[in-house]
Amino acid sequence: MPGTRGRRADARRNATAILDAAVECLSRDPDASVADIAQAAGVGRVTLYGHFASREELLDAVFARAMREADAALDSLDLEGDPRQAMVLLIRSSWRIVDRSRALLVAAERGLPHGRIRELHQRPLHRIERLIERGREQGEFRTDMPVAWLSAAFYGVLHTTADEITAGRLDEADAPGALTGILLAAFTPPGQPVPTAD
Amino acid sequence: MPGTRGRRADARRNATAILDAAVECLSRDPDASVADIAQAAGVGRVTLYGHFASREELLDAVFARAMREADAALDSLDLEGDPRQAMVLLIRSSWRIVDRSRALLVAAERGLPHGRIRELHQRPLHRIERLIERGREQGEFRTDMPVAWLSAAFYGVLHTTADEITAGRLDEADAPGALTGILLAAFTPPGQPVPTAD
DNA sequence: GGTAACTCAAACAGCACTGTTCGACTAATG
DNA sequence: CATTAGTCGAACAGTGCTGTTTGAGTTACC
Repeated sequence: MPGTRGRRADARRNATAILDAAVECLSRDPDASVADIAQAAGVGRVTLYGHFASREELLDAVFARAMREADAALDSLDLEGDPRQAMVLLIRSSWRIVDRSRALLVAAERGLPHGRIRELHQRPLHRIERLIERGREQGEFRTDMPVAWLSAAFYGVLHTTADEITAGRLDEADAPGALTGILLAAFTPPGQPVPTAD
Repeated sequence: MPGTRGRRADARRNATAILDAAVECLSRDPDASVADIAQAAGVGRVTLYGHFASREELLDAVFARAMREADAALDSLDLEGDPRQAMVLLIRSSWRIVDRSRALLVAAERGLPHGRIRELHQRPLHRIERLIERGREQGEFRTDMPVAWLSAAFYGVLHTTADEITAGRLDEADAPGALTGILLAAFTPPGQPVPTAD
């Protein structure tokens, strides 16, 4: 029943209501039960199972949708200019998204095979990889370590920062500046001066 | 019964056997049951409950011991020289420890309140904070962002890197060089050149 | 060698959850 | 307005844990 094709209007409405409720519940408690989610969606548990065959399938759908939305938001960015400028742009948009859906990621990590999570991260990861490669060709980013790892580190810092904000140890307002500062420095080739904030 | 004081030799032996088995089981499966752990320790489940009142208490003991050992290992380092050199030293020792006990952290995150995990991280965190502060005073590290967040980012990158190694996407041999390169760059004050590897 | 500390298997109670089945009911659709 | 897709609550079966009890058996220790 997952296809949006030719289904009744209320069914489609319920399906998205369930996804929305799942986001809310799982963000509050990564171990939220199917019953919790169904109730929050204003729907019977049986109905939920009519839409998603298992808890795992629901989790997958929730997380996949979140990643799809995130990727779509990033897609509207123009990252073709100066690589450093582009990275600032990417950070400014990304950190908020990561921050908002951080709790969801925790839920996904508990209930989804880690390979699947990796798979769903593929597109955003690929985006930063391309940017890094372009920056390297122009001599603006360092070339002495693997691109894949640099990308991982990029998102690692983003996630860590989101955690710090959630924990109340970092002010939201300081996040973008701190992130761009540290990440631009991290990517600067050895010998070149660390860029100053402007 | 957790006190090591005046207990019978076999009791103490069993207690550590349980902790050792727990490390092994939880590293393999973060959701390993108490029964699994008892069996791996060659001990009845009842005996385990004689030593640790609940699964959570066991988890706490396991994780606390791991952190205590990690901190002790770091304690033997001389971090009083040049801050940059000291950081290289700290990274070289830390990344392996983080890499080895990464799986354990996952288990802890599922079964322990996150405040407790934070608490048990306090000492290593404090160590890097002190180092950063000292490097700042000497003008070698950047002063334009909060120390607490810089420390968090430091460990964030370490953890991310450990994940990449576990996933087989980064060669162990490349880790120390990559880590020191990126972290030294990240901490370099704006305007100063990024240090070259030597 | 006696005693107290410790261990053990088996069995039990309890819980919380997942996923299914039923039959009755309700509302979108054409 | 009839048909069919969808919904609902209640109840059930099944699972896999956690934590406890019991009573008999070992083993360290003085």
